[in-house]
Amino acid sequence: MIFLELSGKALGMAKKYWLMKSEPETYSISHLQKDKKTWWTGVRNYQARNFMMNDMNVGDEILFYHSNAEPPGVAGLARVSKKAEPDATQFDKKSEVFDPKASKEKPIWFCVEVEFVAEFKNFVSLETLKETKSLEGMQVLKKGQRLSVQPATKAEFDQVKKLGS
DNA sequence: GCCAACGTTGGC
DNA sequence: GCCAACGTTGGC
Repeated sequence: MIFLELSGKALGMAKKYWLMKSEPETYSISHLQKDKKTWWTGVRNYQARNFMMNDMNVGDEILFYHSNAEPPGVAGLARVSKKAEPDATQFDKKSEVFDPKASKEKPIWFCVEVEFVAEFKNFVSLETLKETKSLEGMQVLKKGQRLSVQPATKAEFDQVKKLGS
């Protein structure tokens, strides 16, 4: 078992980088700091789900983005702490994101668990992201980009981290 | 499989 | 609150 895990790493499951959006009124970086970790439930978009389900591994690093906020921007850092599992809210009739088409036998929605890493000393606003030349390729800056889970490059992650620290 | 209608996202 | 952009739904 240990050998298999090690070989998984040796086979190059390279760490990946992500940007995840949350509306701070619903769940902010402060909430995550308080909770230490949380299951990223409620995503009901297949592309975003697929990133979580297929591509995210424990240890991947996350830019925690506040959307629909004043101002919008990256508020801090998080990390994937558990691989994707079925999103429990899809089975919960009382949940706003309940999905009648999902069953425990055939779940539709998956989410990863993320853990708090840091709140930025300097909030990196969307405006700042736009003004930073080396970040011009960032997905979140593209017009009409609504995906709540987006891949980022290591260079983008490092740059935003530097701006925020 | 097309596409119009509708709902949602999210910056402004 | 507006509205552009996008995803989903459902009639055909």
